[in-house]
Amino acid sequence: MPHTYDFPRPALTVDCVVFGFDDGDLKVLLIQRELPPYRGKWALPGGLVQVDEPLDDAARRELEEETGITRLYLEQLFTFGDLDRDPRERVITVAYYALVKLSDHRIRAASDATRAAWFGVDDLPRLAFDHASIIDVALTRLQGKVRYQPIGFELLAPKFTLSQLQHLYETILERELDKRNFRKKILSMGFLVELDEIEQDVAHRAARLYSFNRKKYEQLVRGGFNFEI
Amino acid sequence: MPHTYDFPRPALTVDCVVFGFDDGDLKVLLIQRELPPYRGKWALPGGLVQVDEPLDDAARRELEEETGITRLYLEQLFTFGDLDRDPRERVITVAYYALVKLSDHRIRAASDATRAAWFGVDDLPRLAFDHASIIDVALTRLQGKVRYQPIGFELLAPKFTLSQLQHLYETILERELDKRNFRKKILSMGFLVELDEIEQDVAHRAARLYSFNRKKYEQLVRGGFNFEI
DNA sequence: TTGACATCGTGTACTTCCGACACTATCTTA
DNA sequence: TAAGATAGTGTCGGAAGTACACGATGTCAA
Repeated sequence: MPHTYDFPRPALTVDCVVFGFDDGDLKVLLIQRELPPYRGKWALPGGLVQVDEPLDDAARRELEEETGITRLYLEQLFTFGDLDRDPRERVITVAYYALVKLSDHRIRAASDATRAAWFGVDDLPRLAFDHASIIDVALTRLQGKVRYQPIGFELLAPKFTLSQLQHLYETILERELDKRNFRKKILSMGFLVELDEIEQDVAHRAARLYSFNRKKYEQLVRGGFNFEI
Repeated sequence: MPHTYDFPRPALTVDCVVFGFDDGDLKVLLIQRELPPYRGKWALPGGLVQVDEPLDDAARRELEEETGITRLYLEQLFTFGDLDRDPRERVITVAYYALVKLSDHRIRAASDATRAAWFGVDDLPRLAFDHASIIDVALTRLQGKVRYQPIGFELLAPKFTLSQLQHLYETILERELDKRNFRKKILSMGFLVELDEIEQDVAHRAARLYSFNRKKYEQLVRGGFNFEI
């Protein structure tokens, strides 16, 4: 059924930059395009916003359709509207980003045989559209955000060692941190719970496991504290 | 000339939150609507994005058409897309914000007799659409941003006293600052230029004037410095 | 069994930054 | 010339940040 307007309208889409952390690498979730343009190229999951659908519902829906990932915390990143970012016509895209634990979110082959896969942020293939620059913006936002919010926890399993947490921070911030100072700082914040468990199956002295006390953290955020690492 | 699509498309607009500082008050630029809906109500300047027009050009164009303000630095704020934010149909708006010196930007009666005026942020009228919450988001962003970028300078005349600068920070941050500590901190950053001039026509001891060395500041930003007040 | 290897886990001293705090100087106006 | 208004200046104590090294604990292979 056609729809007619007095003036031409740009198309409106959403795209999602989903970060995961695994094995010491920060990864991004991509799908392989089945249709032109950029057929066969890798791209961010996303698609058209329906006219009666909230923007973040659209992002969530496209993500589930294309990758099977559900129940994640999406945050709006930026709206990209360059004139030639899509060769077919004018397309504005509202980009979202999210942090997930890789282990929690096994990606699924999408219904229409679209492939989805994780790529290390330093090892991305050629991307469709302007998606490479969308990922750049998302990475910069992540680096900024990690300084005043403990978002690292979104990326780790429920139980983790302090070394894993430190390694995550080092990966995102792209610099090394001092082990003693990192522990001093992070423990003094008081939202880590020391568990009575240690890691298993490692070929060296096992480290103590910790978990994240979200309630305690949210209290601190409300009081306005500084998470600068 | 009508334009037809296979699926209905939301309308896409831009809206601008322009902050000015004057007389100790932080102000926002509003226009009075000439047409329904919300006829006669105050609203943010903004309007439809043309299909062959970049988003920020659209923001700049609407701002000039409706208020006469040109040549300002606009930054994208957030994209608002609630289903019912416009009673007529689905409208997505990309909001921008800007900081200007009130003295530099005399607003002009727009061509179609739309009225434009500055309102103190604590003294806003009833606003059309969801524009009150857009301003809320912009204020929060401004408060966050002022902590790590010396944006205050965009809001002051080229020559200013340290007291004026401090007052601006106090207004944005909504708290008082210690005079000696503020001066110590801001001068130690090294991008203020002490001028050989003092203010004129004041009924008390005249204060020294300063100006802002933008080149020096940009060097510091590139080196990654901390502007926390 | 024992030695090599890998990672864990811990404390101190120095420096820098932050925050609290009060008085004299200068100019205008009545 | 006195009263009123704002400008301009320094110190000290505490908190937080930074640099830095070694013994403890576990695995594994010879």
